[in-house]
Amino acid sequence: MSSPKLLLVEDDSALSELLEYRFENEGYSVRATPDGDEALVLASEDTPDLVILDWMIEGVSGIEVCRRLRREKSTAHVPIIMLTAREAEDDRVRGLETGADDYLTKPFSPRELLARVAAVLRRVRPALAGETIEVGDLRLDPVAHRLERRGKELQLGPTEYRLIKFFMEHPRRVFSRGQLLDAVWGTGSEIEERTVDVHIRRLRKAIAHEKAPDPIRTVRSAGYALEPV
Amino acid sequence: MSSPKLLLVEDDSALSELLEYRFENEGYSVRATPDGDEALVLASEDTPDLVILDWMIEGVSGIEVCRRLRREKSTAHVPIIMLTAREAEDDRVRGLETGADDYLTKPFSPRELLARVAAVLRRVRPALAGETIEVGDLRLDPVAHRLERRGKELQLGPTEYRLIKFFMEHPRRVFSRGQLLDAVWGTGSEIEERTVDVHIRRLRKAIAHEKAPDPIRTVRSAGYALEPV
DNA sequence: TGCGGGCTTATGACATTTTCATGGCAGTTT
DNA sequence: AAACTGCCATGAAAATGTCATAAGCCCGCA
Repeated sequence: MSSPKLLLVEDDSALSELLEYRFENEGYSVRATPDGDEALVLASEDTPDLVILDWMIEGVSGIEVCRRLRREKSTAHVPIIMLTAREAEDDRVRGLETGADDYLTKPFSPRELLARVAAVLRRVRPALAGETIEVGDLRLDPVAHRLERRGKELQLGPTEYRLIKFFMEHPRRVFSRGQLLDAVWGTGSEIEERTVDVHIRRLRKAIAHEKAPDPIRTVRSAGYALEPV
Repeated sequence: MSSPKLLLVEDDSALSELLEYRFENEGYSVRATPDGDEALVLASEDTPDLVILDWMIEGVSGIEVCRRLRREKSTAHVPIIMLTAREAEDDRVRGLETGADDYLTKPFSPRELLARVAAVLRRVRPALAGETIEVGDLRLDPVAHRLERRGKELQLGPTEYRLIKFFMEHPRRVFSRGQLLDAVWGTGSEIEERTVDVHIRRLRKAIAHEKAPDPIRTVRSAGYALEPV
């Protein structure tokens, strides 16, 4: 499924519930907690696609949560939108320095937050925001769950789909089999690394096109990468 | 044409009349009252599609109206747009927390409110904002509650109708069984996900047409989508 | 330059597991 | 009574994870 996973850290329960409701209505998958420590646990258990973080929360402070998220390898690149009180100019600055991607000052309308979230996701991972991505002659429409090459639709299984989607989100970059397992199969999957080879083969077969070259590059003793065209 | 039902709660009679006039001109069906208690009665008698609520009204306060609307089952999901005075930052916060969907600060132009209303309705119930929807060779008339394919009317049950309507409001898009349950059966319904399959089958059967292909696409391990033609 | 060994990847086959379509059925609602 | 709903059992189809084996690549050495 293509619903982006949000982690909402907000200790005002009324606001939290409202936002949870709104976001789920918009097709996001939301987990919420008022507690900083718990947020860190949740984030490490199942890496969210984006974190919405209230600055003033119980337990660990917002800034500390932010910092720790950045420190953990699995969450280091997860975008963070922080919510601040109007006066706390100071926090805002520190927040951005600490690595928040955007901030919103209370009070804000849910629609405003929705827009920011969509914008950040679009910037960081276009496919999550429902935008089609193109890499070389491949075009992927995440909303329709379709992949086509030179106008012709390709037929692939679920795993191959997730795999090519991941590659298309990070073109040219080489991923080890371990990284691919984490990203595509999910962290902690106990699967033979060699199995990745098999799926790469299946993917290659699925996207093979009469004259077009194979866009998947094998990097010996390192992994695989997707090359444009 | 379908006319969305608005409930306007505003005690400035000049403004109220102006808005009523404008909205009716735009094809909405409007009921207005300056009084909070009466608003609640009206809302429960005939559930509106959207409520426009002034924060500073006589009788029960705006925030209380908002809260009670949310508490009543029949009005719990009706979107609310609230109108606030410029300075009342505080109210705004509480309003959003209480469950308003959007707010507008006085003074505002009627056109601005019209735009917000249209946007909210489009988000919540696309069919309300529109006339008939066409997707491929299917044509749905939400007012008449009818679906036809290639000119021939189709006969379907209530659930199948809601299902195809939802699909037609979002053509091509893949929905997971969970999303379909939320959208068609209502959030929180405790229904077996596999039951969706059954209704998909019934829907397919109902819209089957001699030579026309099946417009419902099964996306393995993801869900279903409606494809034009 | 040519060759062979050692290591890495590609491929085809296969047993298992998932996932889906379908028909039937009993309980409700209209 | 007729229509509708939700769920289960069943069978079929698709997808998945592993192996064994073939093929390819890199490197040192003659």
